[in-house]
This record gives sequence, structure tokens and C-alpha cells, in this order.
Amino acid sequence: MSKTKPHAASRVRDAAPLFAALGDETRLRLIARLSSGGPGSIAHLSAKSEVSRQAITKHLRVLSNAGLVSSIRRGRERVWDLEPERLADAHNYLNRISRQWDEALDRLKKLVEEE
Amino acid sequence: MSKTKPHAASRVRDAAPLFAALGDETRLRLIARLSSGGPGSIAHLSAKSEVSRQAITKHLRVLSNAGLVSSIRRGRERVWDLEPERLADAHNYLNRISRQWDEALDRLKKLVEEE
DNA sequence: ATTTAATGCAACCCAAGGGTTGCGTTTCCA
DNA sequence: TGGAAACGCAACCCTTGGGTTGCATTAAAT
Repeated sequence: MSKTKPHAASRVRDAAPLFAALGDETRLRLIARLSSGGPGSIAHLSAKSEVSRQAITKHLRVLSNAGLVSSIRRGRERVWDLEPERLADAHNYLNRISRQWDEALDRLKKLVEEE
Repeated sequence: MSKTKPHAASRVRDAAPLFAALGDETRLRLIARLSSGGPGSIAHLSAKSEVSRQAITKHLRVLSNAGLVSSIRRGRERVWDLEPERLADAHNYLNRISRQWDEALDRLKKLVEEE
């Protein structure tokens, strides 16, 4: 494993679209659904949804473009599943921010103590 | 610390706007800037920005609505700073998803092994 | 008292996003 | 072989969102 991971969302440019993809209620529900219920077809995923099948298709495409899900064609249906690595990317980015955050708090604390 | 933290973005309904606020490059830069450089006024934060002061103001408002930053009026300027707990919320939510994710992978592995 | 710096507010522009409907295409199945 | 199921595609609608400009307001500075 090299110093710079290929899919590590280290830069803001990469992280923003990832969070944007997560920033929708329907898409988060889809992720939660895939996560707890396993892979599923579009019809299956949109069955208990408030929204139409095409809307779900669009959301899946957004998640796919963000690298969070992927799909394969099986017969006449398309089965979608999660792509674990990308979620780890978001996770890592938040870790990085959190670290800076803590350092900022530490500096602030030191400044206060020095007065 | 009780069982249910007051600001834990446990439900999708709460987490989505949080991620949406993080899903913009300019806003992520603002967060990174506040995180590494400490609190700053609008003029200060928009000084090295490609975008106008009003645009920055709008982004700060979005972050504020998401609970990620807060501001105080000091003289004729308004100073913005980070709100650590909300970022922890996003962090916790990703942790929760990751856990489900891993469980899903475990189940999949077992299914494969049983065949 | 004037000027200047820092913001707030409002109107406006345009592109993107979430949603829908309608119809065509492919595949299963009876 | 003739539906019916599952999906893809395209057009359209309306709202949201990011961005700008212009002007009013408040507070520091000289």
C-alpha cells in the first residue's frame, strides 16, 4: 500500500461529490436498505418507496457515479449492490477533518493558557 | 451520557441535510480553513476565495443551518467558528452505516460458504 | 463629523436536481 | 407466440442552489 491510496478522498475536490451523493434522504435510505437487506433489483428497491421507479433509478445512478454502488444485469433485471471502499473514503475524510479539528482546539487551548 | 445522545444523527432524516451541507467544495474548503486557521471574519474568509463575499456569506449560512459552524458579532465584523459536535454526528452516522455494511458482507460471506 | 471598512438585505440569473409521465425494448413464462 | 414483467430513454416541470450586482446599514478610524 503506497503513501497515497488510489481511492482515498483526501482532497476536497474528491470528497465534495461523495458527500453530495450522501446528502439526500432517499439515497441514504437506499444505502441503508442495501446495507441491511442485501442486493436488490430496481423494482425490488422501489417497491416500498414513496417515489416512482424512475426516481429510484436516477438516485441509483447518482450513487453509482459517486462510486458508492454498482450493478450487474441479470436476465431482465438489474441488481444493485454496495461498493464498500467508497464509504470508507468518506469515513477517512471525516477522520482527517476531525483530526485537524482537534488540533485546532488544542492550539486554542494553549493560546488561552499562555495568557 | 445517556443511551440516546441528543445530537446523534441517528436517523436518515437528520443525516441527509448534514451530508448535503458537506457536499460542496467551497464549503468543505471553508471548514478546512476554519479547522486549520482558526476563527475568522467573512472578509477574512473570503479574501483568498475565488468567489465573492456574498457567496461565502451564503455558504456560511448553509453550514450554520446544518449546525456545523456558528458566529458572533464582534464590532462591525462577524466572526465564524466551527461547531465540533455536528461533525462528530456525521462521523457517527458513517460509523453506523459502516457497521451495517460489514454485517452485510459477513452475511454474504456465510451464504457463499454454505453453498 | 466624515470617511471607510465590514456586513446585511434584496433582486435577479441560470444551471442543476428531484420528480413525473409516456413509450420503446428486452426477457421471462404460460 | 403473445402477454406481462423489468427496465432504459427522453421530454418535461418546478424548485432549489450557487453566484452575482446594487444598495442600505452599522461601526471603526482619522
